[in-house]
Amino acid sequence: MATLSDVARRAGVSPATASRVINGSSKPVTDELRERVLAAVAELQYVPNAHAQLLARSHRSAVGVIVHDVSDPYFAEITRGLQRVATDQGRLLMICNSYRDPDRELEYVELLRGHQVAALILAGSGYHDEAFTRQLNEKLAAYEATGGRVAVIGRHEHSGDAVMPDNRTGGYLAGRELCELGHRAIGVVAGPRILTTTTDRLAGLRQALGEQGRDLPERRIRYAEFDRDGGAEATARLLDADPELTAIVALNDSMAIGALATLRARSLPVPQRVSVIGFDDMPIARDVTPPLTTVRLPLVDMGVRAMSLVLGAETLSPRVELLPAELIRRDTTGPAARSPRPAPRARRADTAS
Amino acid sequence: MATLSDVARRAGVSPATASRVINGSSKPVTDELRERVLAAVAELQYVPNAHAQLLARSHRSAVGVIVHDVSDPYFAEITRGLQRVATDQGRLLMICNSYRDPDRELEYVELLRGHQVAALILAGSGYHDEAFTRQLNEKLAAYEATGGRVAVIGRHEHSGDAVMPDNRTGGYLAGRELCELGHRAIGVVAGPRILTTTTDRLAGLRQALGEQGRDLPERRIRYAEFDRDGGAEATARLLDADPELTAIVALNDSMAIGALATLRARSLPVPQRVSVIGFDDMPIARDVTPPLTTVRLPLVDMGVRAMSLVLGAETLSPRVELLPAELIRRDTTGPAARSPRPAPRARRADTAS
DNA sequence: TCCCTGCGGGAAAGGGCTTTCACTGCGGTA
DNA sequence: TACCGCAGTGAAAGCCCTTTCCCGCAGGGA
Repeated sequence: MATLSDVARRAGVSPATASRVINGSSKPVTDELRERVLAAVAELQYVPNAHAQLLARSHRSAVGVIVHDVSDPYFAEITRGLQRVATDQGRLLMICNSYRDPDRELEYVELLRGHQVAALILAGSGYHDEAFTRQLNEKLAAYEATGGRVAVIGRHEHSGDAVMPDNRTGGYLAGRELCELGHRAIGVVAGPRILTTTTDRLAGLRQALGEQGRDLPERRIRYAEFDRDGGAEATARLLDADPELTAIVALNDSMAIGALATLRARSLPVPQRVSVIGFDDMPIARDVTPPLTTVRLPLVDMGVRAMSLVLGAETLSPRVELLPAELIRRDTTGPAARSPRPAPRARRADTAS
Repeated sequence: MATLSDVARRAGVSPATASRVINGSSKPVTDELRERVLAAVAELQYVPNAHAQLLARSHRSAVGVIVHDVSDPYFAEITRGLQRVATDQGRLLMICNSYRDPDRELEYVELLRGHQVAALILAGSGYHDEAFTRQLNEKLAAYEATGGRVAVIGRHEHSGDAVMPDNRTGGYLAGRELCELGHRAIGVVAGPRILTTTTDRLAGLRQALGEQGRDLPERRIRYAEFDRDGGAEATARLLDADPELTAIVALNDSMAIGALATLRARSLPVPQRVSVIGFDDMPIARDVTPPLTTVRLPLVDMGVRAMSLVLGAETLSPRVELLPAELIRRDTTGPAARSPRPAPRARRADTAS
């Protein structure tokens, strides 16, 4: 690889001058030298060594991002928001996938710190895991102590800046909607129980049912991976245990799509026999059949705000922005098929008639 | 940020010794010193400056990847394959989105070269653009001249190692299937015509029709963005121009989903009235309704192979791996509603009866 | 004419790390 | 006893840039 000295030598100037030309320094350089340098750069196909540059200027510019998985639409949307602001400010993003592995998250914090990022953004649910949370906070604190900025999206652990989708209210909206449609036998297809996102959404759901004087028994909840296959499998288990279910809440849209697949496989019409409601409103939600009723989160906006927090002026007190959830009614929800209000024996009578 | 010298000072050793302990060098260090160093590292929360390290060891390790858009499932799958091999070998991946902007692709080649990546992988269709192709090849050649390895996925331009999905045969399979089902009026929802992927797939389709003694007139093709909305819009234009269409080939699955949306909006039942066939077989294809008939490409495998090529031993002659396309029959295709073989007037008689 | 100013350019000092090389003791061989 | 070799450590030379500092020189004011 050609180096700056190579360029300088070829152009017959000092490395200092070559550097000034290449970086458009404010120091003036005569046109003649400038051209000689530029010519040398072109001939040698010179590209500055980024590491040497970053070492020489102690200018931290890049921003580190840790998400669970960029190819998951939830994070793809958030990342789009992050990217937008970063690009506007000429910042490079380093994106890392933790695949929901806490240890990998810890490793990536170190890695990004080592890469001298100006800021760090952690997106995605936190974990119910004391030890991990403490460790993570220590690392983040150490990073912040050296002037790094940190913001989290959708997780509580961190004591600094945060962008929080209102998961609880989202869960509440889903629950209330189903209650108003007359559903009693509601099953929940949930993500891993170790994730705070799962428990937050469940809490909202519980609250909605509670207001109707009902509870959400554990047997009506199945925990699985937060993806399509997890949703399909959890729905199957739910249905096996309780075939009378008239509604299913999936704690994210991927799982909802899995639920829809299982229902289709079992020939249970949606929404006539079973209603389904998702969470997140990812783009594909409009395109499944029937189009998915879901709780919308302003994903792109979450990314925009987190990046703005982290690149904006530092404030004394940490800022927490709570972004609202919104129910999007589409076609996977409808009135409960038949009210299971009458006690089970009554229903048996029904069936007999 | 604490530096290595800080650690060394605190541990009462030289930076050299500290470095040896931290990197597990082969040079032996007494246990006592080792422990002192480790303790200092922990106390100072020391993380090595990655740029300084990369500068000091001339060891190139990271691999650069340029894709059109990681959040597009097509590239998400390929990336998964790339990632798998890279992780196995302890390599870091730097992933850049070009968003199908040739200039940005050029820039990223430079950027990644500047970051001293050991290899470069370009995934995604090439462009019908002589000037760009030449420029890109120059840059890649310059990079290879300094010991860099390059592989491309799904593009012809580059003269070196390549992994090529068999787009042409894929198009052929789609065309033949539709012919065998008796379709005559076939419309094509195509990606941007500047992309070689678009023209390759079209060429295969043409060949299949050609074998039936038919051609594919331009008026039966609509070019649009390679995404859901592009597909929806192109389908609408196609249908407006030619309401008699009995089949639509979408040149990727995202566009097919858009096509399905438009057909649903117009109450044209799939596949009874119109058959639809997609391309790529991305995961969501099974979950739309009806499940999408499509041409499968081994996306993950493409990633695996490209990364293996680039990290494996260098060979004299460039290797090109052609990966097969396969037709996956699902439920969006069926026999043509009524054979348009009889001339239009005959059909009008039909309708009258 | 002399001095000061300011412009254009180069020398050199880092930036944080790895690694070679040289040095000090030590046990072991002739 | 004299010497060789080696384990364990530190000094210092890079890696490739950026940027400060300084120098020479030409032009303008006194």
